[in-house]
Formats: sequence, C-alpha cells, structure tokens
Amino acid sequence: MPERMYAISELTREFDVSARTLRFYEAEGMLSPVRRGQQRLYPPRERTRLKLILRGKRLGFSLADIAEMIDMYDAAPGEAGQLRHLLDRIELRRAELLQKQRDLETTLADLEQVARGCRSRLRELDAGPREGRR
Amino acid sequence: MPERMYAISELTREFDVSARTLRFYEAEGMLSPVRRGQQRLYPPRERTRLKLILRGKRLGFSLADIAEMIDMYDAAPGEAGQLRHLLDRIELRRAELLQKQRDLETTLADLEQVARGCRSRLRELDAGPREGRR
DNA sequence: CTCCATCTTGACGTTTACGTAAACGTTAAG
DNA sequence: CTTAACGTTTACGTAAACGTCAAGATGGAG
Repeated sequence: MPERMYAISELTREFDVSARTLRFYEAEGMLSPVRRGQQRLYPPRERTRLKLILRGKRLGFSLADIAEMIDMYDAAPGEAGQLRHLLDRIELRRAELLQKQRDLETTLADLEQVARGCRSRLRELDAGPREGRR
Repeated sequence: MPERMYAISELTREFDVSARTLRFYEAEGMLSPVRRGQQRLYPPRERTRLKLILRGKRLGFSLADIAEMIDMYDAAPGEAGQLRHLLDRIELRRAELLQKQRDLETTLADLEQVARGCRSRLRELDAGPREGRR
C-alpha cells in the first residue's frame, strides 16, 4: 500500500485554500510535496502539516510562528541543552495559548450578554408593540 | 469627579502599543479620543475600547472584524429586523470562537505531548548517560 | 526667555500573506 | 489532432497594519 497521494486541487477543495497558497507555503519551506514530473503530490504527512498550518492561522499565529511550532512537533533534538531550550519555547507558546483561552472566554461571555439583551428586547417588542420603551 | 483622562503615552505604556498604532486606530474610526487643544485625551470608555481591540487582535481577528464586534457591544438597534440580524451576526462570531476554542484545545494537547517527550528524553539522558538510545 | 519632553500632522516605507495574470507544459477525451 | 482540464513558473500587484522619518506646535521647569 504505497501511501495515498493528494493532488494540489484535491487539497484546495478539501481545505478551501488556493493553489497559490499551497505553493506559497512550499516556497516558505512549510510544505515539501513530492514531484511526479513537474506536478506536486502531497503525501499524508504534508496534508497533516497543512492542517496544522491552517489551525495555526485560525488561532491568529503568523506563518513564522506556525513554522516554529511545527518544527517542535517533529524535532526530537537529542541533546540535553536543546531539549531544555525546546521546553522553554513550548512554555512560551503555552502561555500565549492560555492567554488566548482567557480572551476567548470573556469574548464569548460578552457576546452572550449582547445576545441576551437582543432577545429580551425582542420579547418586549413582540409582547407589547404599543410603547417606545418602558 | 470629572472622569479620569489618559494621555496617549500613558496608554502606550500600559498596553505596550505605539502612539502610531493608537492614531491609526483612530483614523480607522475605532477610537475617538477627546481633544484638549491639539492633544488627544482618552476617557475610560476609549481605554476600554482599546482593550477590546487588543483582545480581538490576540485572537487573530482583523481590525474590520473587531470593529464589527465592538459595534455589536454598544449598538442596541431598537428595530426587530435589525435585532434579529444582530443575533445572526453574533451566532456567526460565536461559531468562529468555538472553532478557535477547539483549535486551542488540540494545540495545547499537541504541545503538552511534545513536552512530555522532551521530559522523558531528558530523564533518560540524566539517568544513564552511557548509551545512545534503548 | 530657553530648553526639554511630549505631542501633533503628513507622508512615504515595510512586512506579511497571499491575488492575479501571462505564458507555457501534460494528459486524457472526443 | 485538437481541445479541455489541470498543472507549472515567473513576476508584478495588493490589502492590512502598522513603522519611520520630518517638521513643527505646546507646555511647564529652571
């Protein structure tokens, strides 16, 4: 079973990104599709990396940040100093993510409050459509 | 108690943004500081808006998105159709935020897994620094 | 009055992350 | 063989979000 390969157009459809974007990521060293002649073919591993890139984008990370984080995933440094440095980097990223998590909570709460206001105002309008307010 | 005002430099220090950025947000219509002569003075309300802008940025929203969301906060439309439309908009944003939340969870889990790998590798190195692996 | 810090308004420059168009190769169908 | 679909490289364009000067106003401290 020779590993399923994805054409560029398959990935563009699946993830709703342009071919230009995939080539751009490749030029930035973030993807490394195989070639069949001129054509690009993406093995599952590259598809996975693309998923990670898009996930990072949704979280508001720059491509440079994302590249660093993906490197973390498949880099097992071996040397002790580098391992400790990697742990430090991870801790930094984790702090960012926890901040985002808090921001997310409060933003969701804020929106929910606005929504409640809307719904109650709608009920007012629905119940007694005869006065302006109060 | 005449409402405490913030100079531009106070805000730049407090939130670690440049004065240029604050003026840019103003030019984009996202902030509306008061003027004392030429000088900008930011009342608490504007400081709050700035906080919302920065929170949105941390979550990866564009300034346009953020502007829309802030509008939601202080817009109480009054009319039923507009209220329903606002509720729709809120639901869209909420979906985005929930997606980000899921992305956040998995990313944190991924990082934690890498960290565990690092720590166990470090323990190996620390325990028996005589063989390469196994 | 002088000096320094702080602020102002332009205006052009820069980085990131692609979009868009031109010109050309490859392959399967009619 | 021609066409259509799909892919390629090269290159210039663009929107967003500021950075970076330059040149001048303003307001106390000494």
